[in-house]
Amino acid sequence: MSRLAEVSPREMRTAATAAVRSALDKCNIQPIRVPPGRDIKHEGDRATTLYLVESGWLYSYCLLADGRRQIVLLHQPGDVIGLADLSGERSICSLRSLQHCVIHPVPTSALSAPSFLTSGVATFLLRKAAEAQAIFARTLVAVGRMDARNRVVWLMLMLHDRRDVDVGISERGEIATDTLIDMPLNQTEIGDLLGLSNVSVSKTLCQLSEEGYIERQGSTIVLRRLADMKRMVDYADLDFEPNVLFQSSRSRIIDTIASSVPEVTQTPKATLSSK
Amino acid sequence: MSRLAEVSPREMRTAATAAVRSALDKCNIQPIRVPPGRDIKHEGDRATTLYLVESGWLYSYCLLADGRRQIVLLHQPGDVIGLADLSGERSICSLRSLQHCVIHPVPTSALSAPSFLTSGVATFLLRKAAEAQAIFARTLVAVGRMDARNRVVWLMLMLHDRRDVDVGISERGEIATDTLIDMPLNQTEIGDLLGLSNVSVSKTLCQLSEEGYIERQGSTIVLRRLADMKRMVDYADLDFEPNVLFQSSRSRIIDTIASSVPEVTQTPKATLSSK
DNA sequence: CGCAGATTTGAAAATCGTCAAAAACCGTGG
DNA sequence: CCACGGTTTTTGACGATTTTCAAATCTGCG
Repeated sequence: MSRLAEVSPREMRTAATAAVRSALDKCNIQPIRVPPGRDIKHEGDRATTLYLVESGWLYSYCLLADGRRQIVLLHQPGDVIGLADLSGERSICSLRSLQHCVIHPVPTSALSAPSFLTSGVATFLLRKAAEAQAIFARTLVAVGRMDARNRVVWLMLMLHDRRDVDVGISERGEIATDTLIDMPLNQTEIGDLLGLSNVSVSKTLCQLSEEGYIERQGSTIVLRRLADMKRMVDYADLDFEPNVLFQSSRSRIIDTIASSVPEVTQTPKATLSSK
Repeated sequence: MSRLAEVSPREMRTAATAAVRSALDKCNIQPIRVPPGRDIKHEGDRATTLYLVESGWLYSYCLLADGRRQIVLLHQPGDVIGLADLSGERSICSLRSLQHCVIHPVPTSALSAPSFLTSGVATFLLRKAAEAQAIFARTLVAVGRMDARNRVVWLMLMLHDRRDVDVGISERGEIATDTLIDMPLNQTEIGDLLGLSNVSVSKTLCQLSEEGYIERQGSTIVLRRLADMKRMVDYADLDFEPNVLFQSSRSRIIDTIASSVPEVTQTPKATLSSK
C-alpha cells in the first residue's frame, strides 16, 4: 500500500498523523466552516496558507480570459490544499467549496518552525504531494487522450478508487456498496473537470445509463459493470492514503449513501431493461 | 521568487543544495549516462528510485491500450523525477530520455535515513513537488480548455519561462536571446504532450510561422511577438527554481543556442515577409 | 546516393462545442 | 398539497475543430 522509503506504511502514517495533529494544536488553529459554492481564495492572491480538509469536497480551478473554466484538482476529506502554491509568491488557482466544508487553515509560516523538519509533517506533506501528482498525471492522460465517453467513465472510476476505503459493507440489498460512488458535481462542473462541455457530459451520462453501465440517483451512482468500465479505460488502481487526520468522514459517507439510495436496492430501475 | 515558509529564498536554496549534495555524496551514487530515446523505467515497474537530472531532457509518459501516448511531464536539468511514485508501490508512468542525459539515481530507501528529516532534503523535495504541481495545473488548463493553436503557443511560453534564467545575454545581432527557446521535441512528441495529433501540431506551427509569431531553426525557436503570445493565452509567469544542483547546464544551453542560430541573426528569413 | 525518420499537405470523417428550447428537478411559500 | 422560480438536465440541429489516412516532400546522415 502506501510507502515512503522503508518505514512501514502504518508506522509512518500514524507517526505523521500524530505529528500533524500536534502541529495543528500548537498553532491553535480554528477550523473554518464554509457553505457550498463559496470561493475561499482566488488565483493571484498571495499564497499564505494551506488548508487541511476535514469534511466536504472542494476544488481548485483556473479561469480563462473568456470565462471558461478548468477544474484542476478535487479536494476531499484528508487532503491538503495549496501545495502547488509553495513554489511561488501567489496562488496559481482559485479554490471553491462544493459542499458544506470544514477546513483547517495552516499558515505556511508554520512550516518554518523547527518542528517542521524534525516531526513527520514534512513526510506527510511529501506523501500528499506525491498523491496529488499521481492524480494529476492520470487526469492529464484522460483529458489529453480520451474521448468524452471514456473521460466520464474514468472520472467515476477515479472517484470509486478514491472514496474512503472502508465504506463498502453491503446491506441486505443486492447492490454491494462497493459499486456505489457519490459524485456531488453538476454536469457543468464535471465538464470543467474533464475538459468537456456540459452538453457532452449530459449525453454521455445518459448513454452510459442506457447501456446499463451505471444507474443514477441524484449524486449517487451505481457502477453496474465496474470490471467492464475498468477495462474500457484501462484503469489501474492507485494507492490513496485514507483520511488519517479526520476519521469522522468515514461515517459521514456511509450516512450519505445509506440515506440516498434505499430505493435502488429495492426496485430494479426501468432504465436498465434493454434499450 | 521562490519561497517556502519564511526562510529567505536564497538561504533555503543554498541550504537545500548543500544538504542534497552531501546526501548524494553519502550514498556514493554514480550518475548514469543515457543516450537519446531510451526508456529508463516503465509504468508498473516497482518504484525504487528517484532521479536527479544533471543534464539533458527527459519525459514521463503513459501509454494507452491502443498505443496512443500522453506525455505527462517534461524533465529538465535540476528536476527530480519520480516524486509521483512515492505514493504507491509501482511507477505510474514510464520515463524516456529526449536527449543525451546524465541523471543521478537516488534509491527511495535513502529517504528513510535520519539525515533526511534533519537536513534540507525534505524541504528541497517538497519545493520540487510544488513546482511540478504548478506545471501540472497549467498543463491541464491548456490541454483541457485551449484549442490547438493556443496550446502550442502556451507550450512555447512555458519553455521560455522555464529555461534557465541566466541565458539571455544578447549578442551583437538583433535578436535578444531572451526570445529564444530550445524545443528539442519532434512534432509527434509535442502532440503527445499537448493532447494533439502530430498533423495538428505541424499545421499550427506553420501557421504561427507564417503569421510572424515565431521563426524556426531546427529545434530552436525565436519568439518574435512574445508579448502578443502571452496575451493570446493569458500567460502568467511561474516561479521556477533555477537548477541549483548542477549549474553546468547553464553554459550548455548557451552553447546550444550559440551554435544553432548564427544564421538567424544575419539573414531575416523569407518566412517572415508577409504571406 | 539512398534510406529512415520527420514534416508538410490535402481531403474526408468523426467528435465535440455552441446555441436554443424544452423538460425535469428542487426547495420555498402560499 | 400545489404553484412558482431558479437551477439543472435533456434534446436536437448545426458548425467548427481536430483526427485520420495517405501521399509527397524534406532532412540528416551513413
